[in-house]
Amino acid sequence: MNEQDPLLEELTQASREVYAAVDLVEDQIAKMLGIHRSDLRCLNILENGPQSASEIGRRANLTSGSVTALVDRLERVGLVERHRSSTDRRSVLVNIPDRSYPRVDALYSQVGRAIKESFQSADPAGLQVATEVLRTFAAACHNAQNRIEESKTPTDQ
Amino acid sequence: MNEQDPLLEELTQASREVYAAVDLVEDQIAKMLGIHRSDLRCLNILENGPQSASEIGRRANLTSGSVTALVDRLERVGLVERHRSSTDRRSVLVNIPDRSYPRVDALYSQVGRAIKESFQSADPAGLQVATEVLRTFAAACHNAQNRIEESKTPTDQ
DNA sequence: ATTGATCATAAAGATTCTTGACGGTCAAGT
DNA sequence: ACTTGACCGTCAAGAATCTTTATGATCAAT
Repeated sequence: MNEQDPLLEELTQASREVYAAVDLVEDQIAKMLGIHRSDLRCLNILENGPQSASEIGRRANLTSGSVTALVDRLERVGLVERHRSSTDRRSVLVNIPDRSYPRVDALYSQVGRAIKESFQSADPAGLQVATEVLRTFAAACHNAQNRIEESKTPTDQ
Repeated sequence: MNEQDPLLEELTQASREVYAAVDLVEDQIAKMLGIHRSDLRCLNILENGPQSASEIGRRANLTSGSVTALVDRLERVGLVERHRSSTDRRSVLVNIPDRSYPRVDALYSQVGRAIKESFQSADPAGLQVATEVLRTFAAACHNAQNRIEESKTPTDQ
């Protein structure tokens, strides 16, 4: 497993650095917002549009009980709203009201600014390449996540 | 704030996707190892060599009490070792013993494999570019983290 | 109308994190 | 040598989150 292309090894090493760095930044952002890590994850999910509580749980890897408490917290600080679904009266749709977006974006913009600065020396072509690399990387993460989910040899001690 | 270069906006958008994806993968990996998220963060930190408990706390954003409990957990499952420092008898050095590395690497290798697959179509030059992009990205995250740390306008509600 | 599944919620128990207090150790100054 | 102040790691108590389990409401299918 270590007789690999050294360039690929460099790449995986770099990806490890990304994991660690992202982990810490997200932690910091959550603290800035005064919310929990899972809450921030939920907000990230809701950026793609309103979601039902059960869907949030599926995507965030949380049980239904946790989601209820989580939405309670976010609702309490006014970051999200709860609405009953019109098509399924069991379901609850959670969304980020327009007035809350500035609060969320303000934090990510801090990181966004650092990103822009780091890449500002790149020419347009370089920016497009970087964007594509990051998208490919994110897709690979999702890929790996699904694979791990399936293999499910829990703990495996 | 939205009158930006559209290419830069694309980049920040892609980075948001990376945050979300990494967050979920790390969560999954931690669950696979049967450890907590913070424990995995600690392991990531210890990959750079043995660290004192206080240093772990600083880097992981944890209080000293949390670090004690955290190292207890990791030690209990045999992933790390505690040794007293020879230069400062107050200090405790924590390290990953050689025999534990396979356990940690095995999990990241799952992700690593997905990464390699996603980028395997790239030529050598492309791989180097991707590696550099990821490293720049990680650096930008650290950068942003430090900046947020300083600005410290907590919660800011 | 009935059955079984799904949805969101609530309560109880387990686990983690923070806070504050403690004893041991170090370094600097007297 | 001794004292002072700071740092280090640990411990115990309290707050907060997550999971599990149980419950009522709603849906879809028979």
